[in-house]
Amino acid sequence: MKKQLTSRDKQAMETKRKLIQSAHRVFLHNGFDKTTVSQIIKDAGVGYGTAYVYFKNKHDIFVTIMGELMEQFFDVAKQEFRPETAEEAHSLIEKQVRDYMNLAINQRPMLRVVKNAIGSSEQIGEEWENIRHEFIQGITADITYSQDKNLADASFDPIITAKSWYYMNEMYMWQFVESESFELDPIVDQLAMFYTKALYRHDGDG
Amino acid sequence: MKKQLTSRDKQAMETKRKLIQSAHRVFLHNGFDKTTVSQIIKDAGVGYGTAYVYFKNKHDIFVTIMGELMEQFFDVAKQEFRPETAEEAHSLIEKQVRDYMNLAINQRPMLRVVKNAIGSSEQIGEEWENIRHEFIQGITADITYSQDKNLADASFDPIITAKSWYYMNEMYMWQFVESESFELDPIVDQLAMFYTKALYRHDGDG
DNA sequence: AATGTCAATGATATCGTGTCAATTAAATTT
DNA sequence: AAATTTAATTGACACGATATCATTGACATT
Repeated sequence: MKKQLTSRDKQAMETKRKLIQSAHRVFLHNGFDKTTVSQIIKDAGVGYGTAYVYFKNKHDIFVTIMGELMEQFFDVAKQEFRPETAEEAHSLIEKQVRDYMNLAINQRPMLRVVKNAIGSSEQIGEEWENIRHEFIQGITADITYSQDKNLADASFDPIITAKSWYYMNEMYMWQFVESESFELDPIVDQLAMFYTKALYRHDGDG
Repeated sequence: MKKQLTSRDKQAMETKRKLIQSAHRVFLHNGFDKTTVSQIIKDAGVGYGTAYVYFKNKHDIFVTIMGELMEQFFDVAKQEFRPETAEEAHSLIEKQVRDYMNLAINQRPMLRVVKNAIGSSEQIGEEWENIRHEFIQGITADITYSQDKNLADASFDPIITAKSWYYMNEMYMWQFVESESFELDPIVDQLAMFYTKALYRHDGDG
């Protein structure tokens, strides 16, 4: 039972760290498809075979790098949602949409690589599916909560509706990632309005 | 000014036709990534270089094959929308959603290849963007029409709303393409309800 | 019949991947 | 501290795929 880090262990950790750091840099610079293992190991200053000691292949390297990004998305997905009124629900929903979009805008360069990578790799596609699943699950719970409190129309199926809502958000998110020329505020506003107008009860209506 | 098809011209057309037909078969069987030019030319019974006489590369071959599929989507996108009441709007919308999803289900094998290809190729991604654009433009016109007729809430921005609505449809479409285990009817029903409940005026409300 | 044209070809150069036997240095044992 | 074991590192290599291009030969034109 060894707990001590031998200098060999440190060396290995250091090598892996260098690879990850270089991979991050190279992926960001070249995108997923155009990045080669040779570029990464050259940047890291290690031998070609070394990359395959620590990672199964290029996809595996990228999935490792995606981890940090996923954490940030999960944080947004886990936001608490306990409104007492439809108006309160509306503002919480708007906040979550805004947070999601802002995260995407902040992480734009990496998300561009992710977009490129999702189509190219089963494994990376699955990782993204996890983010989706997390959001959809959260939204489903929120809808159920709102229906139980009689804030939302009970004729909506929570899962189907959660997916619909999440999907339109994700697609807009990709739009923000791809182009810098879209204005955030009106879109957040319209998205939240669309959703709450469909789902939530309105006293006066309008 | 030659109009006559020489036997050489016929030969060339025949060769191209064989390549397209074989490419269709091979892509369908192997997916986009796993298909190689060698497989296609072998199936077509022509020499390797011949593929590059008629097409720039593998992507170019695939784009050619996508054409037929795109036609069918454009037909659905161009459906007429002239409702006089909110109820009529609802049923027209439901019909278009159903047609879109049914087309996807009928074209499932090819759409699976398309999905795989979109991520791998700039060019193919752009082709798909054309389909999107066509639908979004049609929906935008429909929303404007409904707002002018005072059937739909005028506070919705037609373009933003059209995108939102199209995006959720497309994402569900991919879900139908990927998995055979989803039921069409409840999803079509819920999607149409979501959309019309948000956008259209309801007398009694529910 | 002679000449020109062009579809067809496959050998070739190039590039990227993943493997593995050999190397080297650290850790452990004697 | 010498010998032995262990494991991190390496780059040459085999493989597979792409795109090109000089050559070929069948067909068209004169």
